[in-house]
Amino acid sequence: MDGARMGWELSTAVVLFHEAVARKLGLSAVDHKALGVITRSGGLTAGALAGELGMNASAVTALVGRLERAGYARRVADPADRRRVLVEADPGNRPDLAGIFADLGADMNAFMSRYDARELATIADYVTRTVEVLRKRTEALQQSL
Amino acid sequence: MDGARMGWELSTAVVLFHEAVARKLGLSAVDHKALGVITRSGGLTAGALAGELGMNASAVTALVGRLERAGYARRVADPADRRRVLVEADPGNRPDLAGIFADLGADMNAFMSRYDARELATIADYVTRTVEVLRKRTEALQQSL
DNA sequence: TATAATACTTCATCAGATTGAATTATTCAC
DNA sequence: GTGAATAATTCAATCTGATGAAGTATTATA
Repeated sequence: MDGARMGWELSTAVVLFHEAVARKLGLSAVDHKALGVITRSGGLTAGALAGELGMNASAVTALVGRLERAGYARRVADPADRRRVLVEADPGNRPDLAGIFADLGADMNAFMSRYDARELATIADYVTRTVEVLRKRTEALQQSL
Repeated sequence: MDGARMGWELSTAVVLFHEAVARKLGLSAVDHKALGVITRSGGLTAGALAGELGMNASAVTALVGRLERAGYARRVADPADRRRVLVEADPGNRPDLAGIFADLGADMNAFMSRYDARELATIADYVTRTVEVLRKRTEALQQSL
């Protein structure tokens, strides 16, 4: 299997998994994606979230409302600028989400534990660089709209 | 960076890239995902596609119509059973799609070419197993709805 | 051959999310 | 301090895609 095909398979598998998780959590794919962005950022303003997702402010207000009502995120007033609202992930009271990733983590560990340190370093390097490339390409696509 | 965190970053990057591509192509994320499934399968019936995507038949009719009109897929009568419609990817007349993946491929090659055979084998093994796990977990999630 | 089952499509309807304009609260610039 | 700019929200209108029932064509069964 060549590299491109491999990447394609991985991408499709990730996307389908992502959507299955969303459905299980009772979220749309967009909302789940937004939750991913929020979690990764460790908290960001509503406006920044709008920028990341490419949607306008009122759509984000609605989106954050849905996530908040479902218990996946919360709004926190920004102490530095009180016009701003910080959106943070709120994983505390959602054992279902934790459960899904515990299952996935167990499966991943089952084969990851068989790699030696050298192999793990190679994998880490590959993943890190792949993420870099994907981010760069994503940004390029967004620019060119 | 631990394995779980790495996987999480990769997943988010893939999903955001996937959506950016969709937007660039003028497709919704769902339609783009469907196109991925169609391409990966190498052609499948409308019914099978409905099964893969978890939507009903009429939704798939509409979806395939959109992809067909946009030039990304085509319907082919199944010679074995003329009730059936085979849906195939139609990449021929869509240079935009090819262009995006050419750019991505170039970036990927830039660092992939620096791995030796042993490292490439490790990476291939990792990706293959990760895809297996993701597919298994996706199916498990779909079952448990 | 008549009947039932399958595969897809069509159509009307519905639910959901997105948009844009107007509104409120806060901060910045002069 | 006043006016302009910024950040988020609310609301009405709209758009998109999904659903379910009915319809058409084809194949399987008896």
